[in-house]
Amino acid sequence: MSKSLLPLLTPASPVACCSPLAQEPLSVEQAELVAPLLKALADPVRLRLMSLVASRKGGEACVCDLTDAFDLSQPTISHHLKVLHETGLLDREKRGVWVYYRARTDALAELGALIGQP
Amino acid sequence: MSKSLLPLLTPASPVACCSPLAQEPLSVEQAELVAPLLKALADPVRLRLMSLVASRKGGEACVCDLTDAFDLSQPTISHHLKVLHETGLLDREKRGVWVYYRARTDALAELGALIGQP
DNA sequence: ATGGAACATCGATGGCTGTCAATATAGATG
DNA sequence: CATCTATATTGACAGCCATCGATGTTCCAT
Repeated sequence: MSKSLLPLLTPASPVACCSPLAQEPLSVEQAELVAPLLKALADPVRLRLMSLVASRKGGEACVCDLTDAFDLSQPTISHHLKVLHETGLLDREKRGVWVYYRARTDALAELGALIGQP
Repeated sequence: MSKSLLPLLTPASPVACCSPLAQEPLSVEQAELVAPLLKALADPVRLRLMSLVASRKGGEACVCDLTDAFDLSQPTISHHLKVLHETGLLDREKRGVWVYYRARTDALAELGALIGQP
């Protein structure tokens, strides 16, 4: 399996060719490292938030762009964004009054590759 | 995005070439369909269970093979296997006294592709 | 400075979930 | 039938989590 695991991608990681999940049993440490990332994504609102940010032209979106897409309070959206940010799936940058979030596509790619690739 | 989504894979689905997550915003329905699958995987024990089964030679394992790998009670392992089975990530087959679980690699592949592919 | 706008934090609450011990079921074996 | 073995189900409990309203913080404009 790739040694890096999302938080710190190695520049040229010796990526395995097939789903690491099926290649060899995941170690306890690996499982406890990956599970929180999946848990962060395992919510319909956060999934849509990630997708909204990632699919945005320019790859980033401010909170005001996101809040309108949901029938939820602003604190709730802020909470979900915090979860995604703290797990390393979203980058955050403050510009003036606005806060812009950017998807960590590298992290998503690594996660996706770990789950399964064709 | 692929129209099928795990439960019923279309034989020749017109798979999108790049991470659907970043391609266009996930719909509410899609998000609510995918999130439970991620939630099922978003637990260290279940992640290891999936990996143990998937990496097994022959692609299947009986419960007795799995229980030993954890410091958990048999009902707890049984519970986790049930969760994975009910979400469609594990197939189940009873043979005599033993129950064999088999990983749905097609489902894993679709999930992985949706999260992100290189 | 004063006010307002964008976003975050706090505290509370109802619901979900991982775990266990106890018990049930079902198949094999004597 | 009686018993043992493999697995599932049940009921209970503690801890986590999504959500909200209220409030705080930071920055811009007037």
